Amino acid sequence: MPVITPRTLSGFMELLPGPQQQMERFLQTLRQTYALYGFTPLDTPLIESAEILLAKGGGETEKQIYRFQKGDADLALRFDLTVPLAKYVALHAGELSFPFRRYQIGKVYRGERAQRGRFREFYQADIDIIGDGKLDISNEAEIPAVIYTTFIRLGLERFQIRVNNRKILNGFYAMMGLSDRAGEIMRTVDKLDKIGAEKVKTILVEDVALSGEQAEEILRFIGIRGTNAQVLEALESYRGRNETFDLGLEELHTVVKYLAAFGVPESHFAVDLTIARGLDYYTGTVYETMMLDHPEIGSICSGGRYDNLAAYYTDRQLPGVGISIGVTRLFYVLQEQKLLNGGLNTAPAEVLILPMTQDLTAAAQAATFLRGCEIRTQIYTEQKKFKAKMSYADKLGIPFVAFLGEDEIAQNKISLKNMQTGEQQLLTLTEAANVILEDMRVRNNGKLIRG
RNA sequence: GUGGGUGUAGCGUAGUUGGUUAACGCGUCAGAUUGUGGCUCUGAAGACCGUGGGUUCGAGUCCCAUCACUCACCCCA
Repeated sequence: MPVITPRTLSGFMELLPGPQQQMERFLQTLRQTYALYGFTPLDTPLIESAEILLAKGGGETEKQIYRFQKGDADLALRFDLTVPLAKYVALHAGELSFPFRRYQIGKVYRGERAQRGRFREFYQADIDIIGDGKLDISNEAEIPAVIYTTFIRLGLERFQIRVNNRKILNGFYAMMGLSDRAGEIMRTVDKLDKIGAEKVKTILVEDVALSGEQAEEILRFIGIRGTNAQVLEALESYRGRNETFDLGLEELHTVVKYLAAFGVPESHFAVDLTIARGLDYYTGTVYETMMLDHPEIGSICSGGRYDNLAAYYTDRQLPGVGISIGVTRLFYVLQEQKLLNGGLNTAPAEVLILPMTQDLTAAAQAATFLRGCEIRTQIYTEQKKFKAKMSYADKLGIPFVAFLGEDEIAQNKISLKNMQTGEQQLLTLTEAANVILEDMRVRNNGKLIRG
């Protein structure tokens, strides 16, 4: 009897029923919040032609993408949701209304080595706004506002959305005559928090081949700290030396202004000149969101403004701005830190009917009635000992058990037991439904995340 | 892709300088308790010690290889 050992590939998350319920609740909160801001749901294929997904070509994407042949077709699994969106919008531009606001929650695939909080298959939850020809700057403030509301609704409090602008960075590096090495510099500078200023300087001098003075100038620039107003004020001293920089500074001013109007408190967003991350297609505002108490896990949500993404698929100018929550990473970390609210009901049903008679007609009728009342109901149909039946309800955390034996059937009632209080009453189905519904109302108000 | 670490019941672990029936907790199952779960008590099942080879009278323990997992780097959600 040789059996294949069951296993799940590393970097692929698989949950037990309880946590999966929490995950579903998580995703539901995301969908509801995204919809609240006027985004429409979208789904696109997991597999696309490799040509589409690799249009941009080169770099990490090419190395990490899952690519395979099927017959003559050269196929690949999507690496993110933004590139498929660009294709979608280019393909259907004639049928869409702009600005096109869509949300998409789906799995994406990256063939890299898995690590804590880094998966090979994971959910991203994206929102993007695509304009036709132009896209107003205010959208760049609304996007992080959606994220703010989403996290608050999940129950998360200690997080910060960091905002920067690529034009400011590109303009700054142009001033210094370092445009050609800007990407490399930004990646290095991004490690500031992690490795410290000294090491950043060393890398800039030794690996990027900058002069000590240049490195210091860069560190001085990205070291600008303070309140958002203070940072913006400090940036004023660089104004007038580069057109792109000036444009970026204007944009940043506007974004900061509107963010406040969209209800994001100053405590939850910060202008931060070190962030530049995300894919290299960003051209303006960029975002990154950190959990303040867990900086070690990195960004849980990032995005930004991109102007040319659809250019590979159409001549039409379709600039966009979007952001993506790393759902799997965020969920995994919350679970690990025990921040998920374990008190929430993760049971598959509100009530378990335990038939005591051979014939299941009365049980089936009772279940049908309760389900008609929008009460999730399960019947325990197996011929097991009473104890085993009760223990089933207990283990799954089902809040109510309904006994249905000869006595109850004769009176056209059920014995409803509240598993938490142990209290048991003989009730008609209608009365029982009301008791359960009332209990559901009380229980379902908890937030997914505590603290 | 580069460099470390670890593989012992379903899960988490112990296993002394190599020495005979591989231990413990959780979980599972059964019973105390056949229309009432959690708690407690009693008992049971469950492991060719990742795989292959080597050293040795003798290997879970040492060596080599291999696979898997994992951490860090790279990059990123």
